Amino acid sequence: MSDSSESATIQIKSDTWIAAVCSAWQLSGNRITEPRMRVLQHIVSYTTPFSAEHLYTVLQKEPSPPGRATVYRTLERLVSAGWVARIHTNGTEMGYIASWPGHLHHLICTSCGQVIAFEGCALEELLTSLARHTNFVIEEHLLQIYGRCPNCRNAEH
Amino acid sequence: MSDSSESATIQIKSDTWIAAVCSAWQLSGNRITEPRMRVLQHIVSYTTPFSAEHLYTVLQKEPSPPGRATVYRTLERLVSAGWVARIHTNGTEMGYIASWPGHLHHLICTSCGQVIAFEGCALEELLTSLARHTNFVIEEHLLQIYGRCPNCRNAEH
DNA sequence: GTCACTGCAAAAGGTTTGCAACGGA
DNA sequence: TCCGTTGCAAACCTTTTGCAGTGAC
Repeated sequence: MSDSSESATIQIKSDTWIAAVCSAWQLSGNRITEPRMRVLQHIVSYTTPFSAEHLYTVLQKEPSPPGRATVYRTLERLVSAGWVARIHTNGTEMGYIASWPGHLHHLICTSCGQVIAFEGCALEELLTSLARHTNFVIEEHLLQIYGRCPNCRNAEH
Repeated sequence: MSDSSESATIQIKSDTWIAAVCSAWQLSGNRITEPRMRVLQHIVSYTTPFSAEHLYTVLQKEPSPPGRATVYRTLERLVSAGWVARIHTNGTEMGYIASWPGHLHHLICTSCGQVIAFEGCALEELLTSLARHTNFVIEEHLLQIYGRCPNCRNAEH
């Protein structure tokens, strides 16, 4: 098997992720506030994609919860910088999951929702071929893979 | 270059597409109705992704237009059977474009929205590698490629 | 004649926005 | 102090739903 098709999975460690986000925020002039920290802490606690509205609802159960606008605006900011990835599902609602900036893709369990991030998508030849045939200049791509994780398959039997 | 990375682009011919959809509908027991035909005719007229609401709005400008529910339900039916593809954008709204049933992907111009469908995504090795590393059983994948078409690049200069 | 389909209108959901008050740096 | 951020509430937008009437086969 060629190196280009190897996949390296990426783990998200809660403390490291929060520290990295805060560090990046400070560098870019964003302020670290109480409401934002609450949002960050909840985002890393999810192991499966969550909706913005669900995140908001869960946060309301705690004392002095952030408002809806803050939750949405913070999420938007994180997505833009790559700290949170959007997961596209069949339904209307958009899914979110903690991630790292850079070129990552996601493998999603269609049963339990577990998400595994990986880098390396081996699309170079396809992109080259497409560019040649269509005369497009390729800028980026969206790749999400769906399957069933070991736990869910075992649970079936 | 290996065969697996070659890409074959797919064209949608209006008459052929409408005839094919009607034929498939009749085979599966769906009725061919006036409102549905209006929707089909408008769908093939789009060369770039359209939203459900936009399609509905445009249809309202004609005599005896179909209702909103009919537009949404017809679109849903077409997506399920693969005659229309969903295009995921950064925004909230979902994009739709005429397609063919089967394993197709789309190359989208980020400037004008032009969509080129192609088959063959050369992901076999990646999927095999991922399956081995994660123990997932891969079921399907979402791949959309974004770039700039020749026309838009020429227009820049 | 039957039953899938349609249109209407309302409801449901999710997301965005305006603005005055607040509070990190 | 300054200006980015917050919370509230309403607006906005897209999609779904219930139901009585319609029409394709």
